[in-house]
Amino acid sequence: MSHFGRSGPPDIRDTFSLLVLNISFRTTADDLFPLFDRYGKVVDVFIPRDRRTGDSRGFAFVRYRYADEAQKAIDRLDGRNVDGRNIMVQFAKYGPNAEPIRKGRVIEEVEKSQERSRSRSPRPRHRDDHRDRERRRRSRTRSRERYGRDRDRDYHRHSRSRSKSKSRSLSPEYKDHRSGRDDGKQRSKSRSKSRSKSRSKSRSRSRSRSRSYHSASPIRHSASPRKTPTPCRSPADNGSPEKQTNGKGSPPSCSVSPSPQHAGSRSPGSDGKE
DNA sequence: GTTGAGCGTT
Repeated sequence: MSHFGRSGPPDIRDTFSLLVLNISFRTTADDLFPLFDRYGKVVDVFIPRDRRTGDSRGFAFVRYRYADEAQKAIDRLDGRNVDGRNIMVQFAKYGPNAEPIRKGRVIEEVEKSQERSRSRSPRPRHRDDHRDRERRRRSRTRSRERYGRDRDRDYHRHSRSRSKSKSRSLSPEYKDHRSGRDDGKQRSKSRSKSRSKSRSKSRSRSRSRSRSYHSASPIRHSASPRKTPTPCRSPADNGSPEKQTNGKGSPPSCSVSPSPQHAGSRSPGSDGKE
């Protein structure tokens, strides 16, 4: 999907892609196009979006017809404040059209622009990585999608072992994911049609993280303190465990079997109405 | 309504 509504990239024969980082999540291709088009012939503007939420991922690709124009755009727009954030423009490296850059002399300008960009925006390399962890986890759990950005590296490392485990670990994940998302969609539709999109998104993300955290932590599975008292409870007690827990009072009473005692000791006639 | 390192689409 590109800015021009065509399917896929228009023509990557001799285009030069620029990577535009640090754009606002609200910034769209229509916002970037006039900006970049002033400095040259923009072939396409593409903003990668999250497949689930459909939201912008915070960066964009701008394709120029000529490298010198692209370089000019870098020089002009790098560090420019767009939509409240100063964007960073540099040549794309891992794109489908990164080849003309490697072939041509533009590689020098790439390094130059990167150096300039680095010195101009000395952002710390602190990766706090709540997102990084999420990304790693997502890449692993949703490895069936070709969305993994580590596919170049990971595929060569252990693509086989991963493909085997993915089928098994994917089934419950996928099922839970679908039901969770569907639930969010229904709920947001019930409340309001248009505005709760982001809310359902964040909720979905939160849910997906917690559920994965649950399934992705086998250590907690056995070491969990709350896991110990739970096996005593029956799934039916979830409705009102306080009545029985408070009444009987003792969790150790789980050792005995409540079922036969329930029907045997008690009077079947008088207790039945309770 | 939120997030903020990075490299891409039917």
